[in-house]
Amino acid sequence: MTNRPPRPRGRGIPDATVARLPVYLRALQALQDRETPTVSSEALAAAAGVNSAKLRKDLSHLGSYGTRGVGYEVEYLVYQISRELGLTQDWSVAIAGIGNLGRALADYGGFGSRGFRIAALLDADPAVVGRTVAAVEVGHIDRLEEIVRSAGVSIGVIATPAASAQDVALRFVEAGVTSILNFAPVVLSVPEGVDVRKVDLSIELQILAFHAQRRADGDGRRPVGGTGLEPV
Amino acid sequence: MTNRPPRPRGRGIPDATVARLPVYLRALQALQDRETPTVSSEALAAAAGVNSAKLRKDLSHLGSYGTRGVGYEVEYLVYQISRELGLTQDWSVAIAGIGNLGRALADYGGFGSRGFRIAALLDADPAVVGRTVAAVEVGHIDRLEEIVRSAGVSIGVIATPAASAQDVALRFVEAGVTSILNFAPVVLSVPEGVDVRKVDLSIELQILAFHAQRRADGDGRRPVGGTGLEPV
DNA sequence: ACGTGTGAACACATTCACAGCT
DNA sequence: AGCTGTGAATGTGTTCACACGT
Repeated sequence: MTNRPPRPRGRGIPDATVARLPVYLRALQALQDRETPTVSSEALAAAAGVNSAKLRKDLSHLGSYGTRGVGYEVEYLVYQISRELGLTQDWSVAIAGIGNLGRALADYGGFGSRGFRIAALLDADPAVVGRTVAAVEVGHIDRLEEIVRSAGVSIGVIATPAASAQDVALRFVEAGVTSILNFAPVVLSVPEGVDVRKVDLSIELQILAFHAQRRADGDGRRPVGGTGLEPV
Repeated sequence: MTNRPPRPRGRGIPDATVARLPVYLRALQALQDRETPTVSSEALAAAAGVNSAKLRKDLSHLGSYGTRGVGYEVEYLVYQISRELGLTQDWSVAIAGIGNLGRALADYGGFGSRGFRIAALLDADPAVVGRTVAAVEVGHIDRLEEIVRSAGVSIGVIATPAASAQDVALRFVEAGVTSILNFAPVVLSVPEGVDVRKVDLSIELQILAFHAQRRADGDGRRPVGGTGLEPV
């Protein structure tokens, strides 16, 4: 009773597919750089680390963009996936919290090969405000609403300490932001209609620890030798 | 044909559940700090941002740790989840790539409230090697195997540029690491039996962009006003 | 009376296997 | 002959709703 109602999946692309499209896109762009004109589902799937049936099913949700007996035209598929993901338009991003993490995000130029523009950086620390990071001047977080509005920000990234994250989230929403990427280790509460994604280092480590423990104990299985290299 | 065979789920905890246990754990630790002795599935679920049926089903996979009519004893549940996740033992972590991101990870002391220890930091840049970050001296990546082995590292974190990530991954594996957390935007190939998890900023942004675009165009739905605050 | 634990129903995702197009 | 696109089968995850223990 605490989360969003089951969205009626009206002719939409499955979430699991959406989550993989960026991976396919990146693999395709690598092929593009090597001037490969076409690619089979088998080859593209290998590059993306999935199996080919899944890849074909995923792509089939976008339309019928392959040619039987041949494969997919790389350039065309790049365009179709980009369009589907909304990367043919530009998205303005604001990052709140310019510590090491915020700086890493700001400097990470390869924002999925364009589509995203850093429009604002925000911090509360007077020692950081006024500095220039990745060619953008850091503004004071007190002016968040004003800065976010005037820069037309549509995606807010939260890289602040946990204690400030909820507050910053609500202020982003207040300023009209409806997409939030949260790196702070807290569960954010936001109004309906706001999309929040979470990235959490310590959760990932804990999941790894669980599997590592599994491998080590219990059923007597030891890490198997491994015959070759397999994408994961 | 390119990925791991379907693991026979022999009396194991579902992956989806494992991924949520750390969230429950964090919520429980917050309750512990406030000295709350017991909690209902309803209340804990709200704090974790899931619904209560899911929470109960998740916890039921660990055992029968609640009391009907009452709820769960916070302390006891913290212990059980910690044990299940393997956090009652210590895990040594090595971080390769001490740029802004690597530094952010190293400085992020709150590694899920203990359980993880930074045992080694590695970089290729002579300007960084020898420096001390988070009380650990940065070693040269050329000595990875040696350092990783002698420090007994069991989890490797890759925060290098994309170009070096695959190489570093194989050297981690070579040195006996079987759990890898990858922040570089590449699909890693590793031998069977090695567990890789990926965290990818630009993929998250692209997923947000997809949903933002959905909201904006097509079916005419505009971002709804939102009646109240709902965890996400 | 209350809240957990769970079977049954449902929803979503993956994989198989092959018909159909080039 | 080769490879896509997709129904059907299977596997996984979520939600419902209520029996059961305290």
